[in-house]
Amino acid sequence: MQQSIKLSVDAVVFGYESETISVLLIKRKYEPFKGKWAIPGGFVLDSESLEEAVARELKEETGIKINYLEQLYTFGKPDRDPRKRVVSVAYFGLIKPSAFKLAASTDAEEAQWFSITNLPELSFDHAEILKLAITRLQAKITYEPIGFELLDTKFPFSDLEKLYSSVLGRDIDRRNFRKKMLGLNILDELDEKVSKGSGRPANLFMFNKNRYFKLKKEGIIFEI
Amino acid sequence: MQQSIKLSVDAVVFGYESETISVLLIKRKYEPFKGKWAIPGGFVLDSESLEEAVARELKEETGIKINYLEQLYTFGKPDRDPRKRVVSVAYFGLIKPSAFKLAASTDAEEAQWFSITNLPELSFDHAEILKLAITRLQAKITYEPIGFELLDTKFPFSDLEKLYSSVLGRDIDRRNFRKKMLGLNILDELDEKVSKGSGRPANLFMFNKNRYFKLKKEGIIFEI
DNA sequence: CATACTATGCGTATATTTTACGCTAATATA
DNA sequence: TATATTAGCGTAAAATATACGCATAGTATG
Repeated sequence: MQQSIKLSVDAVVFGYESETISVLLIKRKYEPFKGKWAIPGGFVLDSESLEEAVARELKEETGIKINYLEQLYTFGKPDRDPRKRVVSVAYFGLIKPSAFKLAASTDAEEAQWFSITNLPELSFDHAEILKLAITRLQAKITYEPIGFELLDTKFPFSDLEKLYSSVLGRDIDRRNFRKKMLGLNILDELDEKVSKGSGRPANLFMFNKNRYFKLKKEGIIFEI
Repeated sequence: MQQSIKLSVDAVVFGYESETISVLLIKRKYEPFKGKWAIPGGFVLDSESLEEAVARELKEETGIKINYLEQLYTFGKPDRDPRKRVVSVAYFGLIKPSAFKLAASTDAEEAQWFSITNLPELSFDHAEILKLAITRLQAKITYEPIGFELLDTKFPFSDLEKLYSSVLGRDIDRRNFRKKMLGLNILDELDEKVSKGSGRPANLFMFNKNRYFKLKKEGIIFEI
């Protein structure tokens, strides 16, 4: 067979800090689009799986190791790369604030977080990829507790509420959200409190992954 | 770059007839898995998009032209094909009973419908692909009116109900389902009736695509 | 140190949606 | 004509979602 298509992977990684959702981008070192921003990614090696390829490229280009990573969509328009035919399997990742800071010790002098409300011009069809990823994030957070991947292990309830509010781009009734979330029975209330600034100190919570997977297995549906 | 990965597409096509969901499979003519059943598909040509590739392969191998086709998932384990590294972008398609009969005039002497409750042994990782497709079908039918892609243009309400019931694998309250479905306001009631066997003749309905897309644009959510 | 201010945490009343199921209508068939 | 069978409409009760009120436990301020 005479096929000469190349296969790459790309990773749209979202982080959450200071009530803002950000994406991780890299500045391209070579043509085409040299100097422009792009979603991290690269070609798949013959021996590695797609998941291994994204994880490797992310590590190489940004120094970040990701926990939550799932396949988003495969982009294959014949002209999406001006040089040659490249089909790219895009992934979708989330990262906690504690792992949010970019490792300095990498190739990636030029990796940077951008708020999704203030994006630079992107290379290739990466704007389209990112748009789809944002839609997926919004949809996904309403029916799977991926929010916990974006927060620290222990967090005050208001952090969770603010996260939902900023991802969904609308106000959420604090009291109803709390009732519903706690009603799902996938959060453990800790005996620790935090006080930031004024106001009553808040109890800390943790996501109970085991309980969540158990409920999911039983077919119980999470929905916000 | 020294990458030698080949890219293929596969299409899981579902049809619905006699209250049964079926999948379209082909019998392999060559090794590996010669004589075994497989999901139709093949290699992507350098000049065509992924969507063009699936449509072409489907036509060549089964004689069927599909209306509803969407990307399902990309399968890329290094050893999924015993000969060489093949990454496959799987698609998910639906077809109406009227177009359900296989064209005789093709390569595809060996294309056949199988009820999803009675599947043959499959080649490669196609069992895994099919399993994912079934899950997707079940999920999708609850929040997008894809059911209409599986029915004839005009249909009695009970057909729609039986379709949902067989896709979801559980009984549905006839009266509540009707109320909810009609309440969505995406069905047009016709002045025609059909009578099949005993019982009161039923009115025919049609899906109103325009109204659906309009509602969707306005953000109205369909859910069963 | 009293008073205001702020965020947390719990509760309750009302509106909306879902669920369960009774009943009548129109036709085929015995 | 009686009976079975599918279609079509409606209503009551249960469950969920929504809209708020208010006490609580701290910090900030005069």
